[in-house]
Amino acid sequence: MNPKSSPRSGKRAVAKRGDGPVTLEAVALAAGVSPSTVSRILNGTAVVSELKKKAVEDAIAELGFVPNPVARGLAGGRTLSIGVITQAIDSPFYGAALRGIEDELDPLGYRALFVSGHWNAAAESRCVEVLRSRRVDGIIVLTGRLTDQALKTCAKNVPIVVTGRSLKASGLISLNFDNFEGGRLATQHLIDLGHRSIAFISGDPDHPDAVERLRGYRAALEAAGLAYDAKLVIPGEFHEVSGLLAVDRLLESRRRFTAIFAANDQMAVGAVLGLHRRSLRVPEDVSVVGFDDLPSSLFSIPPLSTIHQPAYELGRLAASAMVRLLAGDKSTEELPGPRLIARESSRRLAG
Amino acid sequence: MNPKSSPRSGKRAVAKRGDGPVTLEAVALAAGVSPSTVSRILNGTAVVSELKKKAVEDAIAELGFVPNPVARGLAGGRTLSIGVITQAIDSPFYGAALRGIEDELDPLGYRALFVSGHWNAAAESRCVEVLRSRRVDGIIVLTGRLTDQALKTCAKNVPIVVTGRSLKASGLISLNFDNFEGGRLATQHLIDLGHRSIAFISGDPDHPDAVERLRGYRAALEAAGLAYDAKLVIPGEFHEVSGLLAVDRLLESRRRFTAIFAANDQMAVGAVLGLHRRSLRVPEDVSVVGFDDLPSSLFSIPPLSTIHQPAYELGRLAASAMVRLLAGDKSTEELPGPRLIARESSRRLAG
DNA sequence: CTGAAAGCGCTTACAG
DNA sequence: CTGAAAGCGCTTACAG
Repeated sequence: MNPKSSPRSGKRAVAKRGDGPVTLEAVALAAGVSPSTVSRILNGTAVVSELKKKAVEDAIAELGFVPNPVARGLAGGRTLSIGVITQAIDSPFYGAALRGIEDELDPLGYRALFVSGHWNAAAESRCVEVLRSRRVDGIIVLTGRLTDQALKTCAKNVPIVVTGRSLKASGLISLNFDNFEGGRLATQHLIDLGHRSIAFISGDPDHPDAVERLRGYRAALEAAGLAYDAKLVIPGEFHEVSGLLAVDRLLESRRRFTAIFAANDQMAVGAVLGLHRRSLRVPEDVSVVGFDDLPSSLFSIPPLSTIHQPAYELGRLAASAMVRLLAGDKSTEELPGPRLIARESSRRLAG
Repeated sequence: MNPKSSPRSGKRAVAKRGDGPVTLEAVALAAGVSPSTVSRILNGTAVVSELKKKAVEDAIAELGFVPNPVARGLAGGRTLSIGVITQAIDSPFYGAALRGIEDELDPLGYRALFVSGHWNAAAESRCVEVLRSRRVDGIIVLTGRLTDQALKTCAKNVPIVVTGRSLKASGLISLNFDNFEGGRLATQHLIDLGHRSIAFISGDPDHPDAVERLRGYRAALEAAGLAYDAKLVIPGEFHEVSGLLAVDRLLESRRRFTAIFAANDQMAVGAVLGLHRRSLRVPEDVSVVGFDDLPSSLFSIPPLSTIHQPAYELGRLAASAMVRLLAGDKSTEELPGPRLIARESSRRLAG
C-alpha cells in the first residue's frame, strides 16, 4: 500500500529513520548493547549493569520506542491484553464495570478486549476460544452462564477472574456480591416503612443472582413474621417490560400490595411505568424499590430507592486481581457489600 | 508455568498432538503441501489447484485449525482487529453503536478493540497510538474531538471510518447524521402542537452536534414566524444534571415557556425531574422533547418524545464501511435520517 | 501453480 | 552480567 517503505529492506547501519516505528533492535544499536539486553531491561527479567541500563533507557526515551505488543505476544506469550467476557457490550449495569476495568488496566499498559456472551453458555465458550486465539494474558468473566466446571477447566490454561459466584480453583479468582443480603436489605427497608404486603418481581430463575435476591426477600419476611405469599411473587426477566407486565399481573390477581421490590432497577422502572399507566402513584400509592442502582435510577421519576451494587469497583477489583494473579499473587480485596439507597420511590405506609 | 509443554521443543515428525493449538505448519504437513500454499488458500491470495485446495481444507477441518491472529499480525500486517475509539465505554448512547459494530464484525472474524477517548483530543490521540501499536487493521472513530486535519493525517497510515462529521480524504470514510434536521423536526413537532414559547436546553457549544441541533431549533422557529429569544436558550453539557439545572434557571428567569426541547435525552430526563421537583407536570404543564432515543427513554415517566438516532445502525454501517474500505471499496450506505418519535412527554398546548 | 527462504519484532534458554 | 541464536506462527517476494 505504501510504496515508500519496503518492508523487506535490509537493515541500515543507522537504524533510526522516520519511516516505520522504532524497533527494539534500533534501541539496542543506539545504546550499543544486544537486543537481548534491551529486552531484559524492558521486562525486568534479569539484573543488568546500571551503566547499560542507563544507556538503554536513554535510547528508549530519545527514540520514543514503544514495544510492539503483537511481536511480544508471539515471542513471549504475553500480549498485555486481558479478555473480558461481558454479557452485552451495551449493558447499563455492566457498563460501569467495563469502565472500571479500563481505568484500572490503562495505566498498567494493559488493554481490555471486550466480547459479549449474551447470557449464553455456548456463546461464552466461543468467546473463550476467540480470546485464547488472540493470546490474551487472562480472562475476566463477568458472571455469565459457564458452569463452574467449565471455568475450572479453562483456568488450567489461562488465568481467570470471574464475578458473580464463589469458586475456588487454581489459576482462578472469584469475586462475589452478596445478593442475598441485598435482597434482605431491600425488603427490610420496606418492612421498616410499615409495609406488610410486599410484592416481589423476581429475575430469571436460572440466574443465581435472582435466586439469591429472592432468598433475601423471604428471609426478611420471615424475620419480620410476615407470611410468604407466592401469589405476590411474579417472575420477570430482568428487563423493563417484565416489570410492566408484572404489575399488570399483580393488579389482575386482585391481591393487595402496598409495595414492590423488583430484583433489578430495569424491572423497577418498568413497574413504575406500569403503575403510572394504571394511575397509581409512586410512592403515594405504592412504594417501589429496585436493585443495582443504575446511573439512570437517580433520575427516574421519582428517583428510585434501590440497593447499590458497586459495579465500577467490581470492574476495578476484577482487573487488579487479574494483574496480581498474572504476577502470581492470588490475594484479592473485598468487594463493598450491598447498601440501601433510599430515594423517593419508597415511603412510609400511610394510615 | 506449564511444565508439561516445552515451548522450545523441536518439531516432531507427526506434528499433530493434543498439546498446544494446531499450527499452519501442521496443516501443511497433514495435507502434504508447503506452508506457503496453506497460507495462500487461507488468504485467497493466489490461484491454487483444486486438488491441493481440497486436501488443505480437509486437513483444516480435521485438525480444527484456527489461524493465530497474533502471528498473522506480525507477519502480514493484518490482525483482523478493528480499533474503535468511543468516548466512554459505558455511554448510554454509544452502547448501541458498539453493539452494532460487534454484530457486524463478529461473523467476519474481526474483533473490535474498544478504547475510550473521554471527549478529549489528547486522550483520543493516545488512543490512536495505542491502537496503532496494537496493529489494528483500521480505526473507527465515534465522533470525538480530533480535528479534521488530525484525522486526515491519521488516515494516511491506517484506514479510518469516522462518524459525526462529513469529511473527504483518501483512506477515510465519514458517516454523518443530520442533526440540523433532527433539531428542526423536534422543534416543529412542538410548534405543531401549538407551542409558541419553546425553551431549548443546548449541548456543549464546542460540540458540532450541539450547534447543529440549535441551528435546527432556530430554523424551525423562523419558519413558523416565531421570534428567537436567547433567554429561552440555556446551555447544558449533555448530562442529566444540566437538564435539572437548566429548568431551575428557566424558572428563575420568569420567562414564560410551555415546552422544552433538550438537545439530548439525558438532559430531557433531567429537565423532567427538575419540573417534577417544582411540581410541574409533564406534559400537562410543560411538554418536553429530547434527542437520541436512548433505550431507557421508552420507560421514562412519562415515556419521552424524542428524535430517534439510529445508533445501532450507525455502528453496523461504520463497521461494514470499514470492512469494505479494507477491501479497497469506498462505497457506503446511507445512514437513516432523523425521525420524530412522539410519545407521552409532549402534547397539544391547552387553551 | 508452488516451495524454500527470509522476515515481522520480540523473548528466552543456552553458553559463556 | 550479557550475546548469539533459535524460535513464536504466520506471510510474501523470489525463483522456478
